[in-house]
Amino acid sequence: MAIRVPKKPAHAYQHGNLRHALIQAGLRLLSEGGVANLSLRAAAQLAGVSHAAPYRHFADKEALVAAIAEEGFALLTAALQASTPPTPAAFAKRLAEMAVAYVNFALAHPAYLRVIFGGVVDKEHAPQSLRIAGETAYGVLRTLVADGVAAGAFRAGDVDEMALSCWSMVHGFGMLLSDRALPPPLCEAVTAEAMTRSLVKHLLGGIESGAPPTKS
Amino acid sequence: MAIRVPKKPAHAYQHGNLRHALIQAGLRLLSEGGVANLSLRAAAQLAGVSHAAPYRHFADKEALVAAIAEEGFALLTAALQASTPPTPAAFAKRLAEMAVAYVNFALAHPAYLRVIFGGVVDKEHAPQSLRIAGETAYGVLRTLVADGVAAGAFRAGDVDEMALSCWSMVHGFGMLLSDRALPPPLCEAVTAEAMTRSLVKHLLGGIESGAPPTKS
DNA sequence: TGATTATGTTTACACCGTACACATATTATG
DNA sequence: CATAATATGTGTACGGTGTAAACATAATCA
Repeated sequence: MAIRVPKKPAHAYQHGNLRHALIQAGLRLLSEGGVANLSLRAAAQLAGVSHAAPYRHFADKEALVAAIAEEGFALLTAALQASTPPTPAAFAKRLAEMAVAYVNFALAHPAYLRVIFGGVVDKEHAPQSLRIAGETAYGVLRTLVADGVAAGAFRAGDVDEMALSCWSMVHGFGMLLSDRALPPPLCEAVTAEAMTRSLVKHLLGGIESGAPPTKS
Repeated sequence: MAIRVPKKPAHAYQHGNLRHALIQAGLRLLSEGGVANLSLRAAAQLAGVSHAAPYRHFADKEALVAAIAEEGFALLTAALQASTPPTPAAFAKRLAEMAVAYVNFALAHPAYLRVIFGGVVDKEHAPQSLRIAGETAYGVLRTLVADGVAAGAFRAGDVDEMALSCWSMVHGFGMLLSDRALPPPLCEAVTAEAMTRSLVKHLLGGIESGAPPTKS
């Protein structure tokens, strides 16, 4: 099949969507050897083209990285969205599940995390699509928090402040985990999921004395 | 002076502590052009030596980066320690001040942050001194939390869980800030310090409905 | 003083990002 | 259909990078 598809701009005419092949190759390099292992030339070789071919699809290396990061954001968004069980549960539980999903994503795809948040791509000068992808991922959490506030499950207040509290905490924990930068008493004392639930519990109930005891 | 100091092992005999000069040069490169701008050869040139000279002091590039990261940890530790005012204040306030100090450090020294937490150095196989430096920085916060728990200011519970909650949140916020990865409604709506205080307030008082209203 | 060690230089190699000129396949246009 | 324009890929080239090996020299030690 597909012998006669000259009208499809999605996969180009010679190689057959080299752009996508380069993103895939970049991902593989990234997963295998970390950020240091990602190079345009190696990606080109994996895709079976010359080392200069990528420049027909990406302005420079950073553009490739940005494309990979964008894909990573999409995956993260999907993971966060899938975390909410079909039967709508209590908001506190939904928040915990979403946090676990974030941390699990960080552990399952450390290469994506590095590319997205590792400072490889200059988010200020990056293509707008990447920024939008990031905002979309954040929007999933923000919506949950906003709904929780509207439903009275979360305290009234600035939604973005609350959402950012949760985002920062889970993001920080995920980064520390994927960097293996956790201080030793926490390294493997418990599973990442259990620790994530503890963190969320502390954020929900507060750590200051006088706050009501956490339920579960 | 210092014509006759053949007994000091701290600064070597030919160049005069090239190791330190290389760290300084690396820092400058890092501050000026980000991680991508840091190279052994450029550092050697800044130090006025040949491009192979660094290998007498660092096994490879990662060793230089690790040394820089270690210095960064020391600076961070000092900043955190200095955040506690000489007159011991309430634990909640001290925690907030420490969080602000962390975020200010992230904003003032983004290059250090990148090197320490940006995945440039493989913390698993890094020299032990780097790990100790990291644990020392974390220990400053942990001590504060432990003291707060002992004094009854913070809720009784696992100290490390609580400390990690705060560390993760502040670390995540600092990383997002220094990456300029904050979602747009938060980008510059308020100052980083004000937002940091809000985050800490949420962690202290909890965001779940039913928690007591935050005091301030 | 002579040997050893610490430190730095030179040379060399493979790899990298990227620019440029060129070739070719597709598409558009007369 | 013929041909021009465009999209895509190749080859070559240049400077920069990490790092290894051989060599040179300065400091220290026996």
